Amino acid sequence: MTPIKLRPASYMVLGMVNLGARSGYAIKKAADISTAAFWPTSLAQVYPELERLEQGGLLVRRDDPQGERRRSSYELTDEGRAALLSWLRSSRQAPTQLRSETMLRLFFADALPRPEQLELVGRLRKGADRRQEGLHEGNLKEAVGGFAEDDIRFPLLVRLLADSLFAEAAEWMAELEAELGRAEGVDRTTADRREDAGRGT
Amino acid sequence: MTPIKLRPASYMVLGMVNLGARSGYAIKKAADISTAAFWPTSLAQVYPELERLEQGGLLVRRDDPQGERRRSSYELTDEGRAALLSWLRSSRQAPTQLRSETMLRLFFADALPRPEQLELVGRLRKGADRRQEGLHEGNLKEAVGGFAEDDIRFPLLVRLLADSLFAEAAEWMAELEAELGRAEGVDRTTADRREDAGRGT
DNA sequence: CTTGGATATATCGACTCGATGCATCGAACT
DNA sequence: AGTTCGATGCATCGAGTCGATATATCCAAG
Repeated sequence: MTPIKLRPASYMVLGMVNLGARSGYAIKKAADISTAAFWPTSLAQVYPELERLEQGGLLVRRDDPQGERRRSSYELTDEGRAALLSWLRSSRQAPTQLRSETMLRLFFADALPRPEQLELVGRLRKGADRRQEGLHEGNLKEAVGGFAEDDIRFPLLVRLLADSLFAEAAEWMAELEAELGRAEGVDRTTADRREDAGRGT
Repeated sequence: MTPIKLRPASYMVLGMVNLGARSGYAIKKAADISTAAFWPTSLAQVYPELERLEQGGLLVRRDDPQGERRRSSYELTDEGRAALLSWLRSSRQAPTQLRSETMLRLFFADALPRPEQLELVGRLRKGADRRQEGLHEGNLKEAVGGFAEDDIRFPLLVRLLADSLFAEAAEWMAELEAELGRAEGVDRTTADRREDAGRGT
């Protein structure tokens, strides 16, 4: 019952337990196929967090061994549920952050000679396309157990949002590639003209 | 000249030095107004990284005090430039990662009663709009010193990409808000009809 | 002539991640 | 029946990262 500080990771654990994930392992598994794209999680976070939340009285733990293998099964307390709702209702706006080596490379692309810039953009675009394909793996319903269809509208919606963001990035890259290709063509023509200038025509 | 392992953060430093940022402070400042949105950087990274890169022979340091205040001024060696180019030319694709408490909240929004879901989406949308406005501060050219306009095409392009991603997110949220609003209306109508069913018409 | 913000470097504690270790379970294969 | 292999389940280490802060000088504004 010690009062504890709740971080976003705490709410992710509370939320997953609320969705029906009982064990630390199940939480991590559910996160990997659902929130990983916008909220990565590691086991080294989940287990200590579960302990903290139990100490804070937001979760109750009970032993739930599978045969010889011990297992802890967690459920929300009333306080836990209240904390989750309070977080959802709060108006705080933590800044969304991105970490993209792809964009970093693009940012410094001026260091390359022009023709290679085009190649780089092409490679990055292909990567963006491939990312999108890999996005639709796993099924949250199977991972966290049965609940009414109506109660998981938002996970599906958020997946659509993530999709549309990656799609936007891929599309943007494709447009850039096309534009640079055209510009290169123009440049080459200009260069040709310059070369030609000496010899007439 | 000890061979060192180069991480993405190393290339970010090399790239910034290449663009003309001489001191650690200048690198951090340039990063804050340019790469921060997709590659956040802290001073606690920059200074050790500069030392590492100098030890590896990719940078040369010289004392460049301003009056009484000491300052280190860095420049790329040939190896440094080669390493930067080699990174840009490489085909490796480090996965882009996102960390968004906003999307996490949206993901768990089913825990709220329906009317409050709509409120949450509204709050998050307003946050997305505000984020976009704050994106255009600072001027890279002033931060890293003079160079030809043609040599900084990509920083501007990447800013456009970041803009379009945030815009896409904001637009998506706005659409969702509108749709949920309509659905709420429809649900109420449906409920009314059900209530009406018993009393004929 | 003092106050405060920018320049410049450095470091601490707290937090986080990927990797790995350990152990059990169950299904599939031999 | 025995074996292998991947999934389940928990735990921890080292390496890396971040925000905050400390120190000190510079300069412009008041």
